[in-house]
Amino acid sequence: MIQEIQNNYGTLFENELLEEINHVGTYKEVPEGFELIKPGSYIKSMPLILGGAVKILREDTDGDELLLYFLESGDTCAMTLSCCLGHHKSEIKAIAETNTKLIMVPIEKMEEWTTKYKSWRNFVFDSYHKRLMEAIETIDSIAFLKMDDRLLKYLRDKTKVNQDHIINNTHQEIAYDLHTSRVVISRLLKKLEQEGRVQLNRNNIEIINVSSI
Amino acid sequence: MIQEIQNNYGTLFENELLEEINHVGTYKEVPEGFELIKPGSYIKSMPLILGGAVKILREDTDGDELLLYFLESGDTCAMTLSCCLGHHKSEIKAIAETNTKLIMVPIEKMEEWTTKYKSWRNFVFDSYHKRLMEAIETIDSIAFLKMDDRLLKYLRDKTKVNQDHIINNTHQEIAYDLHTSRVVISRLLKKLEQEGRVQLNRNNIEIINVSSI
DNA sequence: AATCTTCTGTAACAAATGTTACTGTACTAG
DNA sequence: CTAGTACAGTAACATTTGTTACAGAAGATT
Repeated sequence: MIQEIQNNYGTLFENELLEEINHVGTYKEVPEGFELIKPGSYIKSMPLILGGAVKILREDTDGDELLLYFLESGDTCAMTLSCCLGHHKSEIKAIAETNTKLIMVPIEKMEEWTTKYKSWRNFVFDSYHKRLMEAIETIDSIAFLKMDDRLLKYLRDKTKVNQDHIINNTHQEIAYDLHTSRVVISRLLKKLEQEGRVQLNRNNIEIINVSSI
Repeated sequence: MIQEIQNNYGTLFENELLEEINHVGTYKEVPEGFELIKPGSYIKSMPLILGGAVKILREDTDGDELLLYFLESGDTCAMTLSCCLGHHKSEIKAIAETNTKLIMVPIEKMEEWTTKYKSWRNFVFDSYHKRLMEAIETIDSIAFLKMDDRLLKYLRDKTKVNQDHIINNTHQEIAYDLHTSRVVISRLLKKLEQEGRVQLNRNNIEIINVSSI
């Protein structure tokens, strides 16, 4: 048994299911920036995240994109779930945010486990709930917050999933995630620096205090 | 057996489940504007919609609100689902968009049916998928569209769920749903009228052509 | 009819965000 | 070292959206 399965899913699933996951799943390590899911592609296996983080993005027809949310250890991708179960195409893009360890489970097992294991059913329901809540939280941000607060929230989320107070991104990359322009991000970051909340360097941002209020 | 159950869910569920729904559910008719779910409340039964339409709104702490999506016949509320299964509080508000017929099913049955009926499980998964997709579509609108296109989309959705090319709302009501100000809506509607796409009257808007492109 | 309320139209302005253009600086490759 | 490239800072401006204020029309109330 891969130790990470036990660590991340041990309290969630019964041993029998853990063994099955270990048996039928394929262990995989992907580097930061790796594209796990392309929009429009069909999905043949679903990822259970064992370590690292994955960012889920929405892309519109013009190629503009927007960060939806991050997945972390113990999470799975609800879009993948519903794509698997409903045999739809992917509507999102998934990129490894850090080096990420995951185990890929073939979709045939999904329905089987749904019937067989109550803990799996609850996991699937819970994943849907979490993702729906995160999508709604994203809606809150875009609808109710101005760009300065959205940026603060982004920096908070980013430090959390990366577990690092240094954010290694260019202003342009942040602008893509928040679907705005580089100049806007530079402007707002400069303001945050003047307020003593961040320290700006080339290719990275040192977080000092990005709490709200 | 209530005929509407058969009509709306007959192809989805086996007879045994239809009978159970008929037996344990409470039939209910609510008028337009009726508040079905308050944010922050606990939910003790889940609604299956038999006729009419329900609008689902998100409210922020200041009482500002935003339309998430509409539910129609054959739909159920995914938030209710996950609130029931996870015993969380409601995070949304549901208002009858038109006179609406629904059947309320006590939450105890939910888990039971999830184990017992494959068709019910699939219905629940499918509901989650649909709602997640609608939430993401809402994100698309807010993130990628300007207010004029969001208004067009709103008018389209509204004519669809109401099955009527007359929209009986004030500009202020539309402004609430789109989380903007009345003046902005009046301004954009006037522009649409000048383009010959709508006809503005007091308390109602006659839709002539609100297709995009 | 006179009054009051609600709804809409419009102007003038403010604020937030997006765009373009140009700078200098840091790093990279040859 | 030199040239090229990516990144960040900044100004000037355009556009979109939000705000305030007020006027007139439609409808409701007395």
